[in-house]
Amino acid sequence: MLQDYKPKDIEAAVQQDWKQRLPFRAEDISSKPKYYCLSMFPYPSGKLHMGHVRNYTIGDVLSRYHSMKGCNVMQPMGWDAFGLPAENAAMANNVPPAEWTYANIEVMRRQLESLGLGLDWSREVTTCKPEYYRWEQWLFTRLFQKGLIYKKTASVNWDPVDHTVLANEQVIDGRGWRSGALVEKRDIPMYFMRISQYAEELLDDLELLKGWPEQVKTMQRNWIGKSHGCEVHFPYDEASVGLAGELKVYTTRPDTLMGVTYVAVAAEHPLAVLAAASNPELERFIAECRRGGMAEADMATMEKKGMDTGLFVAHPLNGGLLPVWVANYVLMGYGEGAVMAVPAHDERDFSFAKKYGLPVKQVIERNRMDSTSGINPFTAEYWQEWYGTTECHVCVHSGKYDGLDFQQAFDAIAADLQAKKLGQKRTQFRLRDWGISRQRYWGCPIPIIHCADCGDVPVPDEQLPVILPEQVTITGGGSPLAKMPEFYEATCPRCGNLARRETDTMDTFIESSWYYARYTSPDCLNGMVDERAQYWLPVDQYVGGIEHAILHLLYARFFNKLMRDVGLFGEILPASATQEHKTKDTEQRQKSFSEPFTNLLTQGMVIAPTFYREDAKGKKLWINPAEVDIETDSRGRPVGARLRSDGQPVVIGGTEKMSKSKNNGVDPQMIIDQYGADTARFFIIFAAPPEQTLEWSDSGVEGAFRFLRRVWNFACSDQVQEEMEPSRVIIPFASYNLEIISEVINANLHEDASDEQKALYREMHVVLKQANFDMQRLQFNTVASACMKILKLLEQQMVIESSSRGFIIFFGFSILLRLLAPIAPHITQTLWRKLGYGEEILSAPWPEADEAALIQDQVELIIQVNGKLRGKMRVAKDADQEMIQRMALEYPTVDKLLAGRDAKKIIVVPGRLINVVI
RNA sequence: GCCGGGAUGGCGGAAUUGGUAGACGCGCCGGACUCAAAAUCCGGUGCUGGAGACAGUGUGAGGGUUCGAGUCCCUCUCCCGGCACCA
Repeated sequence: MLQDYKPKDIEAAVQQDWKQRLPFRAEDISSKPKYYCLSMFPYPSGKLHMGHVRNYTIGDVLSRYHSMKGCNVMQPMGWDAFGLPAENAAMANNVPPAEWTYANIEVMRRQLESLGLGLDWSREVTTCKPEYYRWEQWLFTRLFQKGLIYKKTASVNWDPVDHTVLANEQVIDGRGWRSGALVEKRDIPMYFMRISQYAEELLDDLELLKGWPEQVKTMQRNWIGKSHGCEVHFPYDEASVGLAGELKVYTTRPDTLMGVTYVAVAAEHPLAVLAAASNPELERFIAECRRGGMAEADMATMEKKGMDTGLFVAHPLNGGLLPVWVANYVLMGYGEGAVMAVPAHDERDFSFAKKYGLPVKQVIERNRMDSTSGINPFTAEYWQEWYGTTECHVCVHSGKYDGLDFQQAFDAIAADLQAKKLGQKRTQFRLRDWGISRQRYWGCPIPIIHCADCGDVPVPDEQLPVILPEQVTITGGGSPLAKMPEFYEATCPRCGNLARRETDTMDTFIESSWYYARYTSPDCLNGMVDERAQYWLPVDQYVGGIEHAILHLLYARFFNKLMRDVGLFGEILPASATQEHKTKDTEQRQKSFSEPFTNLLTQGMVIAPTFYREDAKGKKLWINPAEVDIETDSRGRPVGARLRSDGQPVVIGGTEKMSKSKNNGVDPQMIIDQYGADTARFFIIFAAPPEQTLEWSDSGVEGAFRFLRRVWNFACSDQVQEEMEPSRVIIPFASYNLEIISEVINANLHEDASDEQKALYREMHVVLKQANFDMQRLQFNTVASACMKILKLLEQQMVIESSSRGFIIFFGFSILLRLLAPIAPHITQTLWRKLGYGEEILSAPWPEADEAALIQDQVELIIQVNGKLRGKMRVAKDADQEMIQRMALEYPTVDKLLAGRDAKKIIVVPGRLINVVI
């Protein structure tokens, strides 16, 4: 009797069963190979969004697939619970951040459970709990003692009205998001991690990451930005500066040193400050440079401005005087806070020089090897690409360096600088040390006590954790910790005098930099991790959004190395250890614990259109796409949009990643409620390959549901039930022995099956083989369509009468269920049991294509004339080339096109095509 | 601005190494079932011309390499992500 497909009922039942039997508990000891599959943990913002559904479904597909492949799988989940949104919510709703966060976690955990993810909840971590963050405080003190954390001043965005530090995100068009006040840069003391000390290793070890996408490695390489250049010292002109000294710059183009016409310094540079003391106009300009935010994107796009300081420095090689300018695009925190300017060969310097009438001096010319030389000779009128190249050029107007190419000039000038003690070659990284202090409340307290006598003293182990008080009121005017004597009053651990506890918290990137390790030993009370980390690490498969390609992934790689170097993964010799001290074991350990993530899948963003209206003040009010009707032209292109509730137009914004701030998120709960988790999972997998950006549209969700219902109806139909009945007895399915099953089926097919039936059976294995290939290359959308194809093939088998049909359906449907199981686990588990294949589909073996069924004796060849398709023919698989050529030439269409002429050339691609060139 | 990616029917996408462009699904059109509708099932569906066989054309734009290009090379346009305090 046909039963309706009721996802709600079957999903609840299956999830209840999992809750009791806990099939997703990972074993810390196992004879099976381990497979640690990790999806990036969510920030508990309130509800799951489509990006989460996509991320976690992909991770779950991989986990279940590997379970069926016989692995001991661990798939944990937790909460990246510290962060800015909790403070914003606290202000908006008058709830303490902790309360808001824990409430969100409860909601989101339930949502994750309803998705049917195979998670090991016994390993759950919540980063805002002291039992988690105490270990990053512990690591902080170790790194502080090793000198890997140090203090220096750095600029932040300061809101002069709210008296608070703003995140870059909170600065909109140079103004504070709440106060609307013009933001200023302000220098404050902060702690920094010496990631630059690991720059070389972070760069080199990218080579070890064979399982990472090339694009991510490229981005990291460029971010680290190793460059070879020269340090150049320009002696102060004592007449104008009034004191002796040197202006230091770094350049990657020492070959153009003879073309320097001025130097530019940052507003905070000592020379700028010196000059401003006696120049009010310059002082005003420097103050202007201090306005605005810190974001690099704004720096790079803003108008370049500068002002002459009236000071001079001397050229290190010819002694000529060069004016010193203050420029808003030179930043004190980057490099030396000063640059040498070569307007003729640097595009930015060129436009700056044109703007302020500074001289442009050409010092390189294209040489004769350059095929484009002779065209576009140098002129200071407008910029041309070749001015900036390092290839195919020679020095000119450079005295003794004339005629040298890039490398020769580089070496010669570096040598001369060195001889004069005014510079030398230097390798530099773009990567800057990581400022980790945040003037915020909702984060991990920095475990430092400031003592008037002893300085900055790390909190001793026995006083850890420094607990963040959870009952607070957030006002938006600075951290509440700084107003809580019960928090900041402390005694110095060294001298016992009254001292002040640090009230800054850590960057929330810290929590996400080591959580993958904590999952291995979530309940460890006496350390960050214990020996279980050595079993589970590194993570075999990491899955997360491409937006984390640089920062999060780089910080996590860095932390892994820090943890390795404080001995958390057992005794590991440093990379510098001499060969005789290295045994195979230590070398292996060095390698396996240097990188945290063996394979990385960077999931594409789920994006959606944005809609907004502006209020009287010009502030944008974002409207959810679900509340908007889009008007399209006859070709389906959007021409306008209206808010459904009032029928009035709204502005169509960009298509961006789903976010709370732009209110363009689509709530997956609606789909789960209406169609079930299996449909939601199947659809998001089917919609696009994992790595591709997914522009959300819910048309098609219903198609996913229809397919699952067809699977259900097929299995439950009387005809199929009857057909499968005898096979259950005859085929020794419980043994899952492919050879036996395939032998039984192939023998039956030989006996009485029609060609059509054989073709359908063969086709099923062709589809399965492709699906397995796609599974390995993580292209799950085509695995989903393979499931659809196999169902169709089985449906077609059902209309063919034969004695083999029962076997084919019984075996074929088991293939379909197993292939579909990682994507739609509830329906497949239910049917697996219902049809008597076994208890647990997760422990069934992964289906492999039957090679014997794939063999065919004829192949179809494509016939082309001049590369254009003109026909097809079937030939024996082992037909020889000559015969194929003859057949092609006799083919009517080809014969007609030849019109009696001879073919110029015939190309035969065996098994594929034949191309006749006329 | 810099770094990384993307663009294929009305829509989401497929095409493993250069070898049949558009698999699979959505939508749409036609048919079956039904008093009717929904649901379901069957068939069709890139565009242009043609009753049709078929022909031409077609993978963001322009150029190139090749017997053959969605795929490789060059130039450009638009879109997306990141840019160090959103996570």
